[in-house]
Amino acid sequence: MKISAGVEWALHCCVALSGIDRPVPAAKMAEMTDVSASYLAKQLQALSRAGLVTSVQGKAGGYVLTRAPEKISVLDVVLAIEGPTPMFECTEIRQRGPVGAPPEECRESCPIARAMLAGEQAWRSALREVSIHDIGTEMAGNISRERMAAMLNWIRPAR
Amino acid sequence: MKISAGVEWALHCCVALSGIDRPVPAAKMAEMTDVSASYLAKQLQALSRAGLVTSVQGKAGGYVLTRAPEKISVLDVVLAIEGPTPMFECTEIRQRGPVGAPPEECRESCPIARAMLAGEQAWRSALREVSIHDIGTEMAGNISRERMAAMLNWIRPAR
DNA sequence: CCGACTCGGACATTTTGTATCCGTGTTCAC
DNA sequence: GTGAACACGGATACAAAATGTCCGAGTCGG
Repeated sequence: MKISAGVEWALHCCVALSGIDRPVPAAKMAEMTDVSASYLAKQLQALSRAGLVTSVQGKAGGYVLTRAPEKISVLDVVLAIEGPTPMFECTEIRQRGPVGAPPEECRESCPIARAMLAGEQAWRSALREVSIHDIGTEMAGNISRERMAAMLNWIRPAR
Repeated sequence: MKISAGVEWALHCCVALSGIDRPVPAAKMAEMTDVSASYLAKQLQALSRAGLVTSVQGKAGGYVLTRAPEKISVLDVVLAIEGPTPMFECTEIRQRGPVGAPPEECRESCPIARAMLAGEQAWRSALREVSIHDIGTEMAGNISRERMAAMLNWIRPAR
């Protein structure tokens, strides 16, 4: 039930990318977030496989968002890192054991699975409502304008 | 992000207990669900520590629910097994690194943490709405009356 | 054409979840 | 009262997954 730490890193990286119009190398983002560069690279690869970012190789390379930050939800990032498999998987316990129900009485899905699925869908809906752009806007509102400019300038790689 | 298998077992056990007015030994529930008896015992201990069930020792002992099944939500069981810690924990990345924000600009909680928290609260609310009694009723509606009676009779220990 | 910088996947390490065992205490039967 | 069987409880191995690290392939800029 615990969410991997990479999700938090990936979200911060996406927010940073949303403010820069040039490729940002993974090493820079690792320094920014102060986490292991090698492991952060793994998470960025996952984002790339999920199609959220694209990688530019070579000397001035790095990562770039593939679409506008308004079009990337928090859920997208979470699923890219954690994988799309649902958190609860029914093993059909009701059909097992000496008093298991026969298949013809199990046409409806198990009520337990239904309840857990409803919970997960509520969770996904809430995360789908928030975009990377929203996060960036809220963050910008909390800090001074000068600091924001300084941050972006530090992140932006020299051309 | 994955939910432990023990949650599903514990939910089935609670539903079974809600239909029996006598202590049910852990071994019986293990046979019913066809899972490892020793490991299921561990989950039942967690339910006991959380105060959802109480254990009766001795020859005709076993486990009994501590309150009416209407008063036990699916969320109660999930938290008892998985632990009460939230699935997302903010590590204040925004304050770290060379361009970290100073504490005085971080009076509001991080927008990323807020979004993840909102998602988890939506999930918890959905699971809180469903009780063990609800699950039992739905299950009874799916199978024939005779099979239900046979199941309860098989589970009920001889006095 | 060369050099330097980038990503990408293959390889260790640590933590968490899974599974099992035997000891301790209690109850029932005689 | 006594004994023995039964049930829970925690301490102990095993396995899988998350975490962390490394070096090689590919690509762009000069």
